Amino acid sequence: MDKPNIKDTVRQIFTEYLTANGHRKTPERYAILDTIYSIEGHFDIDTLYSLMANQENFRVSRATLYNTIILLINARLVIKHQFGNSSQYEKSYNRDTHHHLICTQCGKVTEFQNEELRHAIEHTKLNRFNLTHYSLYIYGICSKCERANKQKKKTNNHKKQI
Amino acid sequence: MDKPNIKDTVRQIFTEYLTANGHRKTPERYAILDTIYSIEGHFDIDTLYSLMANQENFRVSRATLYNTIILLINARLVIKHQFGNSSQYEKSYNRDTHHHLICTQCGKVTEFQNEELRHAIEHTKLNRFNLTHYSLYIYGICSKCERANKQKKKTNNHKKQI
DNA sequence: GTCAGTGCAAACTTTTTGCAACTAC
DNA sequence: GTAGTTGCAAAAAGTTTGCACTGAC
Repeated sequence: MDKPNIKDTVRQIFTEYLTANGHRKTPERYAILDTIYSIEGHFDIDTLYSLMANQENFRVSRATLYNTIILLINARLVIKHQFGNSSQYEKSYNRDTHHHLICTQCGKVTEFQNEELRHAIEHTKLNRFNLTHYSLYIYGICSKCERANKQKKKTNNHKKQI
Repeated sequence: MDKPNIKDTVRQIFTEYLTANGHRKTPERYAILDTIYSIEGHFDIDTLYSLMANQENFRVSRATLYNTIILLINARLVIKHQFGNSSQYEKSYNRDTHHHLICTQCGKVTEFQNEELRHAIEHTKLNRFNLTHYSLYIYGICSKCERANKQKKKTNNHKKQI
């Protein structure tokens, strides 16, 4: 399940980042990094907090999570997204670039990959702007909701739904 | 400055939407729509609230702004973005599709257009997903910050900045 | 030993909700 | 007349901040 070599690599990258920027190498920071790199897909601060609270050895405060995640973003090890109400994060090292489909009805987020699209975006000529990364969010109706809607329309023709 | 025909058109679209969904056509709703369509670029709820508070004739509550803006999004007259802390909105009728450059340092958001990119995204084949709209956020360092950073590095080599 | 980093709780900001008053229909 | 809307204020949710204590250096 785990890929220990990736965890080691990101620890090393993080160490280099911390050293280069004069930050301390605290056990909390590494515990957070490790936990994040065990999560598949997106997570928010609260989920991360619960995950770490359950580990007996490392309970960290939310304040530390917020602080550390900023460092991880700057170290390019984590990406921040903002769909829905709370900010969502995901690990970014060694992940293939991917895009997001977001259902405007049920809120479900799906990832997909598309090399042509990635290439088109990354090679867009930008005036006076130094691209580091990007997020593409495609909104629409997922197949499940589409089907549900058709069902509803058959029986009931005038109810709204937001 | 204003294009009255656009405001009329969106009022009509909104009216149709309200009728179709059994919502009431309140003066507040039209006042909000009008105000939004006088704003160039992005705005957040607070800005909109202040704008409308200054108009003597139509002061609406924040709750109504939140309610109405959901209707406008559903009516496809407004788009919601989530950069920075608070949600940002913008009118969407009759606007050219555009993409966003976001400076990760100063937070400045710039729009740009690129037909090839638009075409590539809109014509991506999506499995079981019915695209309605999308947002592309490109992150990086704007030229102003880039220059500022170079200046700083010359004098001071070890300060962090988040 | 020092000061960055941590935990905790309080503060703050943004958004949602409950309820009485209002008004579009 | 009645039910959808509004405004207000309270509450909730997410994030930031202040401060005393701790531990990495």
